[in-house]
This record gives sequence, C-alpha cells and structure tokens, in this order.
Amino acid sequence: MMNIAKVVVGIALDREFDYIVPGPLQACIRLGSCVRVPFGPRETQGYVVGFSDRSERSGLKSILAPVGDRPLLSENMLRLARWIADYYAATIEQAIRSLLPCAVRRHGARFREQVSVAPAPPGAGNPPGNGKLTPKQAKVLDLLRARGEAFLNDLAREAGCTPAVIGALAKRGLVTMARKGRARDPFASRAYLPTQPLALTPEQAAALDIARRAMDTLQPPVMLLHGVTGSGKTEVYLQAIRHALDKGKGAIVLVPEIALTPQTVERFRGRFGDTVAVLHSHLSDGERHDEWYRIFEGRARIAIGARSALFAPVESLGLIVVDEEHEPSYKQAEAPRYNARDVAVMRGRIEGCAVLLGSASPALESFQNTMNGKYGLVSMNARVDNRKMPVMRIVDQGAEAAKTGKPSVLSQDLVAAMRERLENSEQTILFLNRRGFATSLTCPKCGFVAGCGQCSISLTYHKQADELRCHICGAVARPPAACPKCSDPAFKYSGVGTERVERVVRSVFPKARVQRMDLDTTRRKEAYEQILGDFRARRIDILIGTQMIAKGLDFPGVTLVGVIHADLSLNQPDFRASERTFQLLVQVAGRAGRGDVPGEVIVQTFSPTNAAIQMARRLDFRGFIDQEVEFRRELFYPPFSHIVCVTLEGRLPEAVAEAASGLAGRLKSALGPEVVLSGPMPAPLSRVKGKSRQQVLMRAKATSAMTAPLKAALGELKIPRAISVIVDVDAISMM
DNA sequence: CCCAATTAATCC
DNA sequence: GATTAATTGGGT
Repeated sequence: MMNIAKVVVGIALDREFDYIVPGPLQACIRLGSCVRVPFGPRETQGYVVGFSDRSERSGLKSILAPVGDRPLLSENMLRLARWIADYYAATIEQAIRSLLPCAVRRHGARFREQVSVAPAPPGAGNPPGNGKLTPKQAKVLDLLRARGEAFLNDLAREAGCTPAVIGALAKRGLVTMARKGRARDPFASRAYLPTQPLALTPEQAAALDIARRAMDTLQPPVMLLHGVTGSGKTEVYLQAIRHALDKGKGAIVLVPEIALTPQTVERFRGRFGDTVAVLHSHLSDGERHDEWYRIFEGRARIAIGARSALFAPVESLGLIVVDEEHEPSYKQAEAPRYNARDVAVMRGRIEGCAVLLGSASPALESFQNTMNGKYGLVSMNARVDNRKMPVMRIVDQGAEAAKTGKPSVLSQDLVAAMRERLENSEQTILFLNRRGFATSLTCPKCGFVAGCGQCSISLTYHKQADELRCHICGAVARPPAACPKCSDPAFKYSGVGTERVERVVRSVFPKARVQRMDLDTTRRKEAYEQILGDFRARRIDILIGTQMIAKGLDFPGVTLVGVIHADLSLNQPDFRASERTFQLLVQVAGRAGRGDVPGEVIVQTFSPTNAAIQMARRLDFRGFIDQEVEFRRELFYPPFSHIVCVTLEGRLPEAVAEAASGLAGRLKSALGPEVVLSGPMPAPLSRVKGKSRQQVLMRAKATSAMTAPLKAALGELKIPRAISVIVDVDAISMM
C-alpha cells in the first residue's frame, strides 16, 4: 500500500513519473524527499511529490536511494512550488528549482557532474573526414582552443550549435569528453558591531504595534507599511522580528538586490548576531550552501536576502518582511517568472505567518489591496529625529534651452546649488539612469544611425573605452572613422549618459572630487563597496550614477540630489511609466537630507508640468495614487486587471510571426469574453541577439482565465523547438 | 546519394 | 536535459 511514489525529475518535463518505493526505503522516503532514480538509460535526481497505491503503468522501476537524510522540501514548500508553477504557468520542476539553491540540490551528489570538453592533444586526432571541418565545427574548435576546456552545454550555447556538433568532433577524435565536478569556495564571515533597539517615534511605535498584532492574531495577515524615506522602517522591521523571535518563531527579510549593501546586512547582524543568515546572488555556491543549511538545521532563525531568500527553509515562520515592496527586481526574469512580493503573501498564507510589505512609494497593486481590505495599512509620514523632508524643485530644461540657446546637461540652478554644496563641504548625488557617453551616433548628412547588427536598438558610445556598445547584447564595435553610408566624417553624438555628465561636471568644477558609479565603473566586484566607502568617508564630493545609487543608500553628508533627466523613465512605452517616475523621484529624493542639514532635490525635465513629476515634487502619494488609479481603471490595466505577456522568440522572423499569429488565433477562440487580447505584434524590442520577437498580451481580472487556455493552446499548437515561448504572468517589463 | 544538422520522441 | 531515431537539406 502506498508504495508507489510520484516523482518529479530534475529536468524540464512538466510530468510526474511513478516509481516503486522498495521496502527498506519506505521508512525514510517521504513527501519532498530528494531521490535518485533510474531514468531511461541513465539515472537522475528527482523529488517525491506524492504517493499512491497503484499506477496506470506497468513495469515500474524502483527508486535507487534517498538523497540526504531528510526531505529538503517541507510539505508547505511543496504546496508553494505547486502554486508557483500553476499561477506563473511554469513547470513544477522550474518551481522546485527556484525553491532550492542549486548548491543545495547538488547536495547528495557532492559534485554535480557535467560533460567537459577539451581539445585532443595534437597528433591524437585521426579524422575519418580528412580534417575538413564544417563551419560550425570549426567555430566550436576555435572557441575551445581559446578557452582550453569548457562544459558541453556552455560550449554549445556559446558556439550557437547543438551538442550533436560537438559530439561529431569527439567522434573524429578532435576533442575529448570527460565527466567533471566543480569545487566550491569556503565561506568567509564578516565582523559586525552589536546594536541595541532604538527609541521609537510615535508613528514607529504604532506601526510596530500593528505588526505585532498581525503576528499574534493574523488580523490582518498582510500589512502595507507606507513610510516616507527616512521614517525608520528598518527599525520597525528589526523590532517586529524581535517579537517573532520572542515567540519562538523565525523570520525572512527580503530586500531588493541593489539595496543589499553591507550596511543593511550589518544592521541585522548587529542586532541579531549569528542567527542571521544571508542569501543573495553574490555568494559563491559554497557560501550559499552553508547559509542555507544554517537555516535548514535551525542554527539561524532569520534569513535576509534578495528574491530567492523568500524560499529559505525557516521553520515555524513568524514574519516575512518585504522591504521596498514596489521594486521591480522582485520579479524573476527567468521561469518561473514569479514576483517575490506576491509569493511572499502566498507563503505567509500557507505557513500561517504575518507578512509586512514596506515602501516609501508602494506599488499601485499593493495600495489597491489596502483599499479593498485585503491588506492592512500603516503610514509613517514623518522622518526620525524630526528631520525635514527634502525640498524638491523642478527645472524646465526646455525653457533653459530656449534661454541659453542650446540644451545643457547641468542647468544653471543645478550648477549654483552644487557650487553651494562644495563651498559648505556637503555632498551631491547626480542621478541619470543611462550609462555611456552618448546614446546614439548619427550622421547629420545622410541620417545613418549606428545600430546593433543583432538587436533593434542603436549603439551607445562609451568615450573612455572609445567603443560603441549594445546595451542589450553587449556587442562591442569600434566607432567608424567616417559614415559607412555616405563616408562623411562628421558624426553627431546625441543623448546624454553618465559618462558625459561626469565630463561636464569635471569641467564645471575642476577642483571637486567626482566619482561615477554605474555598471562600467563597478565591473570589479569590490569596486561597488570601495566607491560607497569613499563616499561615506567624504572622500568624494559629487557622486554621479545610475539606478544603483537611486535607492536605499543612507549618507548623512548628502544635502543635494540632482536628477539630470526625469523624462527618461517618463517616456518609456509602458503603462507604468508614470508610476515608475513617481517612485524614482520619491526614492531619489530620499537620498537627500538624511543628516542634520535639510536636503534639496533638483529635478531637470522637459515636462515640468507632468502630473507624476508635480505630485512627486509635493511628495503627494495619495494625490498620485488617486489620479493614476483612475487612469488604470479606465484602461483596464493593473491593479484592475492582471497582465499575461507571451513573447515568442526565434531566429527566423517569418516563423516567429507565424507561430505568434497561430497562437493569437487559437487564443481568440479559446478565451472567454472577460479577457482582453492584443497582438500578435512585434515586441518593443523586436530583435535581440539576432532573434526576432513577437508578443501576445492578455488582460483579465483573474490570471487563470488566461493561463489555463494559454497552456492548452500551447500544448495543442506544438510550437517548434526553434521558437521559444516566454510566458510572463503579472509582467512588469514588457520589452 | 551521402553527410551534417535539425527535429521529434522518449524517459516511470 | 540527454539520448536516440527520423527527417530534412545542401552539397557532390
């Protein structure tokens, strides 16, 4: 009885396989157990997701052995995996894969073995085909000789061929194949200073009170903490977590990747010491493995980290905190494309624990959930220590350009404000969410634009490296000496990036200590901490940066924040452009005036009267919400609907277009009248890395009204393997 | 007609 | 995801 296990194998099949549980193993194999099973001619790992006393099939094979001494997945986590797979239209394997770090999944196997390929020693090759190579084979061999050795899948992907090509090379004796494992790095821990709970403001105390009640009674189970920047949300989290620990429970804290600075982690370690485990993408496999097991074995009760930390195996959860809940980085870019904020709410429901969502600029979806009573709401409107909110000024770049004759990177107002800061030894942050020097290189004579050959965007000029780069695929090209079309040598560089801002600032303030911080200056792993350390120690007067300096940073010396070009986010072809702009300005403004001197924010824009910008200037969250909600309601956008974005991608544009229209046609007849369907249409980024992209969009009140027919349609249509289908439920970026 | 490369099917 | 079998397609 019940000696048949339903096993999901660790590869991307959306199916369960039946195996016999041998008598001696029946005691130790449970739901969620990781097991080794025979699979076809080889063996593989899988997870037990159910039991039965009989099977549809005969001739079942037996489970070979359990991996690890107890299930890695609790019953609750298995339920969560099922929900993720179902809601986000992913396979159960994909869901399980994101639940367990690969360092952990590999546990029992010690080392994951993969086929490694190396060039054969000279002379050993005895090609039956007389040494003549196909272009693909030659490419593989070239790549391999350059690298010395590579794993089979990596090599095939890099060379853009199938593994069969490499197999052919091996058959001819030109390369050797062997199974190899991968070593892991040791874990290095950092020192931290112990801290005590701080005295709370009345608003913080009220928020903490409600959070405690939520933990004790689950009334309400989910709370949105809307606290202005500098209102001390982190201290509320810390003391709420203390309450969870006092009740003998654990906690999970999610922070967006960019905010996962050493400071944040240090604050939690300082308060709770070694009971804090850290999980984020910059850890090595070994480190992640160690931290995961510290939680799994109960040696750590608090998990803090980015997105994936949500799946930390904390037992008896008391609280899940999602800081900066509006952050798009909570959305995973690969399948399953889950939003950690929303999955946190579901995990909370499954585990019976409270969930605390915090933000200075909550997402419309979350705020709407407080309006319709699904979530509780607490607001903190004052900064700690009676610090004032920064004053925001809008500078009309259009008017400025008309006055001075040409558009300038730094307006006169901004220059004056920066000069003042330099004289007072205060610090300035300049924000522009675009790196490089110029965003396009055009020929004024014939209109030629330097574009990426593989993607449908123009190349960005990087002056320091003197290169043209594609910000989508990373392709690099030399800037041409003359226009390739009309051979005119005079190019026009237009569109400002951070590199250009840096140059302008250095020329206006030659004596200032200026540092740029973007992907280009933080390529080295330590550069990020180095720059922030220098800025904190006031060895930098003016910090210029992208995204990565917009959020979470807390530097008391900063009294001025300049936004170089607020229109960038505003002009994006996305219904969330206003919301993003508002959030960005609120967040950026939050970097100013965190010390004793009040902060000032100067926002440069060509749309000074834009409502989102004006609401942000007054930090009028409710005003912004009220008008944006109306817009979304009228056009049936989130939070009034859910969006499913299906992207088809493939090398042959006609094949992709055909598949997309086939899918759209099938959906049109399958979907109910409550679903709005649009497309097929070329994706906003219609070409990426040489692949053509088409989209089909759906909107409906319930995601299941879209995902269920979609799964059925995809199953029936049998879209060729050469075309990949990307299903994004509750899509945030639809590029 | 051959070889290479893609595609389709299978895995309890 | 990996392996094998079937099919296509571009050459001589």
